[in-house]
Amino acid sequence: MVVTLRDVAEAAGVHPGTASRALNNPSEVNAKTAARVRRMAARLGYVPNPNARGLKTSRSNLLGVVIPDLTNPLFPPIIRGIDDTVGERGFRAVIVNTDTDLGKEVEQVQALRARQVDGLLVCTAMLHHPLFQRLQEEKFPLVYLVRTVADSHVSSVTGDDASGITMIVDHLAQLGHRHIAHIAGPQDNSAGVRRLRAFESAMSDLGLPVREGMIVIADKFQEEHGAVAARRLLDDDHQVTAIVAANDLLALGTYDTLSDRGLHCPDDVSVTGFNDMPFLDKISPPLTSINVPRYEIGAQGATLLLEALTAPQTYQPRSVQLPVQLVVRGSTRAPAAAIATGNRRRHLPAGLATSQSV
Amino acid sequence: MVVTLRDVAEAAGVHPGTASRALNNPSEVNAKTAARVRRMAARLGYVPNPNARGLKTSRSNLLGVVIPDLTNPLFPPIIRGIDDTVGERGFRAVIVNTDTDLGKEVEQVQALRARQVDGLLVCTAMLHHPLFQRLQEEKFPLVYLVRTVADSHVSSVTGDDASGITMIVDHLAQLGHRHIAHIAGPQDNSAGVRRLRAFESAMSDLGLPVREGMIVIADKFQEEHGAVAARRLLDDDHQVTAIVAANDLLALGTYDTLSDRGLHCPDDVSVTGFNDMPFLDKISPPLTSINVPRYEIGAQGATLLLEALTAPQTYQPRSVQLPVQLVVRGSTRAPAAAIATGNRRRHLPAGLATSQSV
DNA sequence: GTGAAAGCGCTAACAC
DNA sequence: GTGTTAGCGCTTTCAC
Repeated sequence: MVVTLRDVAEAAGVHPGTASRALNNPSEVNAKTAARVRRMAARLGYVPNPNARGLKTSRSNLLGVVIPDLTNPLFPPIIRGIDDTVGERGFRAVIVNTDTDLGKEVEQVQALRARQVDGLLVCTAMLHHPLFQRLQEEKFPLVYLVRTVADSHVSSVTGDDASGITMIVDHLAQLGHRHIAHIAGPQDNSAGVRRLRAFESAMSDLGLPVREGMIVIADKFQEEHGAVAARRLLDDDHQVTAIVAANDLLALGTYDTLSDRGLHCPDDVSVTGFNDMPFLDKISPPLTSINVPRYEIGAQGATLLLEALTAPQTYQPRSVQLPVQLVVRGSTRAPAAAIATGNRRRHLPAGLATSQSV
Repeated sequence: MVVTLRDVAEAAGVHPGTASRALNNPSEVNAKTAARVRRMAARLGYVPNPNARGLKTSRSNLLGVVIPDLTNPLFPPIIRGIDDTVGERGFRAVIVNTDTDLGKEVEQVQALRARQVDGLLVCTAMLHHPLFQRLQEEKFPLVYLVRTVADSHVSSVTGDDASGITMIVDHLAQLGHRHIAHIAGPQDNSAGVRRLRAFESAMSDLGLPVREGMIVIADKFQEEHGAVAARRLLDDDHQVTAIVAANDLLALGTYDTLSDRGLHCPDDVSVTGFNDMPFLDKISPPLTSINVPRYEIGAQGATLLLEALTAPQTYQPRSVQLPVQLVVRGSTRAPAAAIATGNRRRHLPAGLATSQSV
């Protein structure tokens, strides 16, 4: 039904073994025969069967991509970066969603390994992560994306969380904010931790006080949890004039809480996000955020993994932190007090800043 | 290194062939031995090797998913629907992006077939589509999602475009709009065509006039093209009070044009979208749209394809149109004229409705 | 109901 | 440089 290597070999008048070499390691074969075989292969439209090859070589030219949830807008660009990069080199990415469920993760990774994936790109890393730690120990090719693990003997590609937060804090300070709070992400992963640490450093570098209660840790990087954290923050009033959320969804949750309380962003409180999700420029108010080069993270992570696979002798694991960019939009503004001294304060009509839902 | 069927057979004291049957066709095997084999398999953590199985059966348990671009928020939920559905049955989805480039599409589909994918879920269908038409003729298992082809001898799962548009038009008419325009999508695919036809029917059913120029066809389902179309619409003024865009992105483009012209939505013009993308509730004004059950489209499409694969004798191709839902938000309101007769007209301060970028 | 044997398409020693 | 051989892990006739 389909043309096999054997057919090519017959057509070229050689043994299948030779045909295989001609196609894969032409240097081990007489140039003329090699050429003949390749010509025949082309003419017959021969396409190697990856199943058979994989069965023999226990390699599949398949890479597994482990993400929490494809519908989180953070991931599609990363995956495009991966796909475009590996596609050129004959590899294919296979995506699995774990929904941040450890059991599911084990199951999915197992399924990927059953498929003989040659390596894994992991976006679900927690600081301590038994599953992937075990894989690392087995020397299974692995690259962490977006988040990394405590151990540094493995490659990772992330955005530069620290400078991102520093840029944000500097930006707010420059606007005149002094009472800046942080809604931190969960501290079981590198992004949450790094951003929190960077916040503390940046504040201290500027000589700004961070009083007890001005840092609240959200349970998850999700809107609802941002809303909860913001409530806690506002409950013990710290004259907060700006809130640095550890990611965009937490910031959106903060919006919700603000409008519940009749407060307006940015008039009463400035808010910032992190990641620069799509459509942030269209929401109300448009969210100031940190753009992380998601496509690039995918592309570079894929490149690293391919290097690990194709040149294992020379491969050196490394942690890449890609530069990020501050994107100033309408959610940050000088604090009311500062405005009073210089500018005039404009007030939005009530309700307009509200993040409406259906 | 990894536990194989042979190991299981040994542990259970049976022949590998028997073990295979015990696992795949338990009915052909003594209940007790079957149970024993299964117990051993579980204990040893046996995972079948799909490569080997595929080599024998010339099936890969891999399904190809052809989409234009993963970063379009329309697709991730569809893919989750597919993935969750096929994952339970031992299949895996492999995604390829075509960027609506026919050359790329051919290439990618070829690569998928080289990988022995058992079937294809296609989200890039155009009314006339030589590539997939050829596959259909070859009886290659194929299901169209979101869009379908002219030929009806193949399965497809789409949202109910016609009722969606009808609901929108009815909603606007009920608000008092009479001069309703349509920014149609490209007419090379079923979604664009069906929505346009439905618009015409709905208007005519209500006895509302559709004058020349009140329907503009956008070149692509993209924001910029929506903006262009909206400009053309407004250029020859038709006293339009409402614009039905064929999808959400076209509606967002319409927002852009309106604010460029100093017009406000919904005060001056109501705008509607289609698809109900994420975050539509957060933009300003929140966009009235049609929610299409994207996860379900993926899930049902996958189910159909699996049926085609596993029960080809009884499989009947069918076109499924899933019910959609009108989601009313802030972008639709009674027209100024209508309001004047009853309500008071509120005017937003200039610039607030503007879709700001960076 | 179960064992034996063959083979899916390919690659990688190993001979020659 | 090329042919031979064996076998990756599994399924599936065919005997018994």
